[in-house]
Amino acid sequence: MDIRTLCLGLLTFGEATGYEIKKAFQDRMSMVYDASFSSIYPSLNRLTKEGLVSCRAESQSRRPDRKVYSITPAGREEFLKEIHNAPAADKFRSDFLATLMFSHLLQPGNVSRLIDNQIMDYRQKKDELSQGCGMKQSQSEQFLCGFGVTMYQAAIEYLEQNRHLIEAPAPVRAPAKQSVK
Amino acid sequence: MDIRTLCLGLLTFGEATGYEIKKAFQDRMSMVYDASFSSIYPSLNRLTKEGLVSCRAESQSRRPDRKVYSITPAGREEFLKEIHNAPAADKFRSDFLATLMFSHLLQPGNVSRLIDNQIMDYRQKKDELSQGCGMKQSQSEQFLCGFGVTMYQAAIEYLEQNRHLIEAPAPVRAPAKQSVK
DNA sequence: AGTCTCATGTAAGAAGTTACATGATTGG
DNA sequence: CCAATCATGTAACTTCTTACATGAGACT
Repeated sequence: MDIRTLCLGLLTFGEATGYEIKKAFQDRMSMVYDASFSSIYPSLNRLTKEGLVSCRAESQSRRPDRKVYSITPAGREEFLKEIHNAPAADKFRSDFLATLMFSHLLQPGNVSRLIDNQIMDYRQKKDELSQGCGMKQSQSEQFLCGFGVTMYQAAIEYLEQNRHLIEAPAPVRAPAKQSVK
Repeated sequence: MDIRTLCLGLLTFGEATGYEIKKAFQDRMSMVYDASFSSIYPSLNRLTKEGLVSCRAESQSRRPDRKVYSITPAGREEFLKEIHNAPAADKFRSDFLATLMFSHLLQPGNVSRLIDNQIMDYRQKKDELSQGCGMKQSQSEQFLCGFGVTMYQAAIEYLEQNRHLIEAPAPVRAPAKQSVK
């Protein structure tokens, strides 16, 4: 799902400006998606051209016009079609885990520090999410929030319980020579 | 970490062709990263130009030259520098969860089907990973593999235990009007 | 007879990012 | 007085993907 579609989706909750949509991305979608102004504003312009949203400009003194976007019936239909498609597979990218793949090139102390930091990061993100969770209005948002908290918790526990596997490499009598294959 | 850097990293395990690197991505990195030939081949060419890898071409009859790449001392140094940087934050993208954010636009049956499918997907990926886990040679790989299995398991359990929250919306006396904010 | 593995690459395009451009108002 | 919030946008660039181009040998 691209940002254009997600903007359209956010507008099903009510009209909003680009600025507000950016906030919505941060407040309610940050767990699964994020977007910068530079993708949001062009998306909204394109959606307007396509007739999927309409735009009402409120002129303000000494500030750019406040452009309030609303979804049109055509937009609603388009978005409904979109969410009835089978969702694309989840994508997970982790530089942390990628780095650990090469822990044979790091000194034990560095591996430990890396893991410590990652656990702290996960903990912090989990806490932020937990806090936000309570304030969420809709069930879906609480559900998503809970999902995130659960995943962070699982990651933290796994790291804590298994870090010894890569921190103190078990002495091996006949060390297997590694190759790319 | 971009694909170019990851190619460099994979070459620390030993020399390899572009084709073999692609397989290495699939076999050992698929959980955290993936790459197509169209990013691997240009990356290797660029690394060669930069002097970070060297290339030995073996001509074969009726087949493109087999180009075997090895990391150079300069390449090793560059990669070491890279993995000593603090890793970028994990990125998680989920069309599934994004779709659930809009479950108010779906019929209950569709929500259920969506979740059923996602659980099946997660289960399958978890099983594939588990199977591969045993055959992994290095500790780091087993560690990564275990991480993946743990995360899939946590996701499955969360979905099973909390799906009712969005499948059967609790009847609300005064339904809160939603907005983007 | 058909599919999988081996083997390398280019071209075109999608999708997003960072940096740049501008500037008032509000709260600490 | 400094930072955050409000408010919109463009230009250049990065990075990766899909589709195209080519084709033999091995296995089922």
